[in-house]
This record gives sequence, C-alpha cells and structure tokens, in this order.
Amino acid sequence: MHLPDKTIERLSQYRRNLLIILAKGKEFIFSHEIAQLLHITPVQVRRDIMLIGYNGTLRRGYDIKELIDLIGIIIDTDEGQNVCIMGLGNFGKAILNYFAGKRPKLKIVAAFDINPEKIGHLYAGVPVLHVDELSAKIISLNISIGIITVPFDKALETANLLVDCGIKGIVNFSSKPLNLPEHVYLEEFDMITSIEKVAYHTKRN
Amino acid sequence: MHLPDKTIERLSQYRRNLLIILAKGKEFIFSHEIAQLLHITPVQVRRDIMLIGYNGTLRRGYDIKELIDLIGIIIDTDEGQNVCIMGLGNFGKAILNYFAGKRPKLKIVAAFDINPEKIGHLYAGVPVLHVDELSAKIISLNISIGIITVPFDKALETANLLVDCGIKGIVNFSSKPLNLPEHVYLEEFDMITSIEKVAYHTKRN
DNA sequence: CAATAATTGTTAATAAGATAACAACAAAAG
DNA sequence: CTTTTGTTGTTATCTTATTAACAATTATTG
Repeated sequence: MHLPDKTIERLSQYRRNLLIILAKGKEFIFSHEIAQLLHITPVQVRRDIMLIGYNGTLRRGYDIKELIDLIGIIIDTDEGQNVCIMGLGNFGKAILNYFAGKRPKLKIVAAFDINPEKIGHLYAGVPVLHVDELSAKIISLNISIGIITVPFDKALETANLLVDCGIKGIVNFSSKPLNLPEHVYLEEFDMITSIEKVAYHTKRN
Repeated sequence: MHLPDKTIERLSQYRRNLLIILAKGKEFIFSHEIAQLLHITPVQVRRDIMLIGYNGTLRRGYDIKELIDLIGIIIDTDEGQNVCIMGLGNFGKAILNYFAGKRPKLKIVAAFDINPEKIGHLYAGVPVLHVDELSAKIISLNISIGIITVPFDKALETANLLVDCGIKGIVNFSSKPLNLPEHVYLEEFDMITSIEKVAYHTKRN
C-alpha cells in the first residue's frame, strides 16, 4: 500500500490529537471534528482514512481507539525504533524534553556530544555519550534513527558518521542541506527557511 | 508577481548557500552548481530563477551577487522586519543563538517569558521581557513576526495574544495546530511529525 | 571558420496533492 | 412507514509542483 507523504504527516497529527480526545472519554468522532482539530477540511480527513483502509460507521463516525491503533500499525514497528540525538545543545535538549516518554514506540536512547562536561551525565533521563562511542552504541542499543542538531559546520561529518554506522533514517535540523545515499531516509527541517517564508508572506500589506 | 510557496522556500536556501560561496570569492555560478548545493535538479533552479525574473548569462551562469540581492528584494522589506520569540525555553534559546546577527533584515528584538528569573536579563544579546509587556513592546519595537516556542498547552493563548496585538505572521513550533484569522500568516513547524515521518519511512526494510 | 559542447530560458508533460461532487445509506423526524 | 437529514466512501476535477524536452545561443575545439 502506498501512502502519500502528506497523508503520513497528517496521520501523525491525527493520532496525537485523537489520543487527547480519547483521554477525555470520547469514543467516536466525525470527520469534520477531526478536521476542526487540525484546521483542515473534512474531505481530506475522510480521504486519508480511506487511504489507510479504515472504515467508520455511517452517522456514528470513526472509532477513536481503533483509528489510533491502526495509525500506530502504519507508522510504528511492533518492537518500536530507537533514536539518538547528535549534539546536546539547546536544540537537542528541547527535543529531548519534548519527547521524553511520549512516544512508546519511538524512544530516544542516547545523546551524543563532544563536550566533556556533558558526557557521562543523564539529560531528561537519556545518557549523554561521546561521539567516539557512536558506532558501538548504534549496534548495542539498536538505534535506527538519528536526529542531527549540531551546528551548521559539523552537520556534514555528523551525517556521514551516522550513515557509516548504518543508520536508516535522519532528521536534519541543522540548515545544512545533506545528500545521503538512497537507502537512508532524510527529512530536512529548516528553521531559517520557515521564518523567512513568513517574512515574505507578511510583506504584502 | 505570484511565486509558488516552494519556490520561496528554495530562494531562502539559495541565498544562504550563495552567501557562503560568494564569501569564498566566486562570482558566477551555474544552475547545476546551485542544484548540487541543495541536492535538487538544475531545472528546478533555472525555473525558480526564471520565475523571479532574473537572467543569467549564457555559458557564464548567474552573477552570485546580483542573485543574492534580488532574492533579498523578494523576501525582505527595505527596512527589515522585527521578530519576537514567545517562550525562552531550550527551543527559544536555540533559535536565538542560531539567528543572532545572521539576517540583517530579520532581527529578533525581544524574547517574552513568564519566569521571573529570566526576565530582565539579556540572552544572546536580546532582552527577555515579561509577557505583560507584549502589547506595548510590539508597538514600540515595531514587531511584525512572532515565533511560538511555548509548551503545547500554552500555545493557543500565546497565539491569541499575538493576534490581538496585531502581529502579521507567526511561526508555530509548538505542535499545537493553530487557527488564525486570515490576515495573519501562519507557518506550522511540527517536530514530532517530522520524526514520525522518518519512522514510517525507515520501517520498510 | 565550421563543428561541437555547454548552458540558459521556456514551454510542454507528468506527478502529487487538495477540493468538489455525489451516491449510498443509516438515523431521526414526522 | 415515509421523508428528511447527516455522514461516509469514492470518484472526478482542479490546482500546485516537478521533471522533461528543446530551441536559442555563446564559448571552445579542431
């Protein structure tokens, strides 16, 4: 089954919002209610749900629990995946705090840095290790995803390091465009571009 | 002149990379060289450049300086725009460090928080103020763009506050989907979604 | 000086994504 | 029991974005 990229993004958001709704005790939800949560159209919600092969009940909507579970089956692996952060600056810390314990199937198990003052401690419950240990730890901790938050000029070597260690996917927060081998999935995440985009759009009037 | 959204994003990236190349003393650049920097196709580069109405010289390529300047005219305003950060957690700090002095036409002039220990100090050269001052400062400092880095559950009220103060554009890093009036431009920036997207794509094999 | 290679600018084709339209049908109302 | 209303699932349409194709033309080579 092929799913469009944008659908995957929305599924992630559906799930997060549905978890909150579920916790409030609601059991069923209509497409237009989900749409309202994300500020998109109901058609889009229905289409996404169609694409993943789920069926709601007419005039009752979608079973929230079932939908959450199905999205889990699509996005996560059974055993979950382990993640590491490259660079424990403010950015890395922000992600760690943010993530800590929130996604049971996506665990940040290590942060790597080169600053001796940081190494050996825990941050948000996650051990901070020296980059020299990367290779060994990726294997022993079974890490498949790396998040790059190092400064611009270290990004390239960090990415290469991860690739050499057999990483499967990378999220790059460094604003340095990366070029990875085909078998490594890359998600670029460029803050500056986002802000400049807003600058452009706020110009007119 | 209407420019596609994606073109704007790439222009921002072209400029940043061209600035580096220019600093190295290079004067002209071919479309395929720019393409290589961002790991996209040369056609796309040429098309973007066409859309902004710039002309290179055949077999010499594009004048780097001119291209940078033109991108500046498109993205920036003459006087520049002032930006504030809402929330001086790790995320806010990361952005401040990152940005400090880098974009002359896009200045972060204030950070707002509610923690009394932070207020009154400077961080990365930027004054940290109490949110109560927001309304006054947005006017006196002429702030037109706000960056939201507060936690999930504070995001909504923070956004409303900004809107009420007449902000023109918002970048939302909070993972809480926002719904703003039409006249306020919104850029959502969802870290968790990015990471989950990578999780999805690294599943297969 | 003629032929070849390289590179831009632009139009045409394809692909991806979003929106609209609507048939099917269940529940509610009369 | 019949009609109306609301909601899903899906196909068709429209829009946006990317890629391919190629004419025009300048520099380089022989």
